[in-house]
Amino acid sequence: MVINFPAKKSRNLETVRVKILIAARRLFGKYGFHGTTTRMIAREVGIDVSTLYYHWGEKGNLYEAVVLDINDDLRKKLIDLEGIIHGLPLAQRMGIAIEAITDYLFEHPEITKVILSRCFVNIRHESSQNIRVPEYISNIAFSMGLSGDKKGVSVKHKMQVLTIMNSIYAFVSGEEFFRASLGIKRDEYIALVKETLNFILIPAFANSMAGEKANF
Amino acid sequence: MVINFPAKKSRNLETVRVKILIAARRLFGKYGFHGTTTRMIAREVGIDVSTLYYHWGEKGNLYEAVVLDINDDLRKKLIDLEGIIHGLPLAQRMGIAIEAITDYLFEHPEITKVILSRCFVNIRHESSQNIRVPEYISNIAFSMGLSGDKKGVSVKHKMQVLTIMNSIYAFVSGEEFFRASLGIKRDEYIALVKETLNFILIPAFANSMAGEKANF
DNA sequence: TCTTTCCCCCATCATTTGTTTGATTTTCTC
DNA sequence: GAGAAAATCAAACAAATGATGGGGGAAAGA
Repeated sequence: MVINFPAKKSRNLETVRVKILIAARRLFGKYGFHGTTTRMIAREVGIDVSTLYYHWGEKGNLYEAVVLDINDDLRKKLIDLEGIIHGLPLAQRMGIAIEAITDYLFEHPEITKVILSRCFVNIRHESSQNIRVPEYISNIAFSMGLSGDKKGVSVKHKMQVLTIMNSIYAFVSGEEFFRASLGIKRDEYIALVKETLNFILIPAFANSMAGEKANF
Repeated sequence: MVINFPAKKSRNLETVRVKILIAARRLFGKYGFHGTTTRMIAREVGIDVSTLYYHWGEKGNLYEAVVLDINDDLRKKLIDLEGIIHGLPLAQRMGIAIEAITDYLFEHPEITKVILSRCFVNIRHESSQNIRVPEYISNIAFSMGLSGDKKGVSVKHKMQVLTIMNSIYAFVSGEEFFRASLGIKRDEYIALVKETLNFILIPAFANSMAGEKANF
């Protein structure tokens, strides 16, 4: 729980620190927190393990940094997306959003892997797990038009967004596993994921305006 | 990779061996493979760690046993379920199945946790990961009436079943995380999960017979 | 140029972790 | 109850792992 990392240099000489962060993201995503050793990360970057500690301190520190970094990336991506789908009808908005988010996450599968392993797998010596669904869940609900109020998104709508996001996360994180099982190639798989998500997720919201209250 | 475990005693004196399996299931589910140590498991059972090795050999062996055991439980449960929903119309079948599976898994969250952590998180020294989606995915597709043929279930339908199962798994495995974020109690959460799953999953299949071909 | 700061590595340490060995106790069989 | 078999534990080991301290070199500031 030490909090002493060197000040940013603001040059591109920051590279080592960032390289560590990137390698850590990939490895924590692939093997989980306990499955990743500081030496593995250091080896991937090509530095000594003590250099890693110099830059980031405790392993848990680095892990937290990875999580924050990922949430940040995702938040930015979603803001971009919001600009694109703004104003479109709900079903169309959903379709575009699913397509865009899916593409993005398939390009950066470490993101979903870290998120899921953080949500589902506990860490020993349970630290101050700042457990919380990132605020962007509410933002998504708002962007999608499920909720008219950005702050006061109802639990019900948050759950709906979670369902959508979880479905995408699962297919991205489980790509290796599912593809090996189904025996298909990457692009086939990605196309199939989109197709399936559209088939399953869209209809529920398609007639949302009319059916919302009737459905519950 | 040693394969010498003692023969079954067929008495209820098998308890220690089984106790280990149960504790291992819980802990592997909670902390993942690398996050769980053999000593943690032994301590939970109240035995020495060497006794654990006497009964199960390598840690990876025990883990594989847990996975097999879980798949077996799930398979049995799904066979039960099939008897109940057989012959009902599709949407109704889906509704009952979701309700039943959700209830069952919320009672045994270690099941989903182990499955997800196995699908999504790699293990170092990647052993002979007999990667495969268990055959029950096809069985579910058949029971649901998505496919008329138990053996030759299409990839598309398998994907649909995976979507459903993944959604349930995610909400069960992520209960602690999501509930803490949403600030609701367990029974509220479970009810909300069912409600949301029904809202999102059912409509896609509701008019499936008519819309199947038109949708793609 | 001299000094200070920053960055990095070598060597090392204390624990933890997977696993085994050998002795001891418990249970079963006759 | 004697002897065989099975189950358990205490102790130990090697390797892996999280973490640190000191030294050396490059760069920056004086």
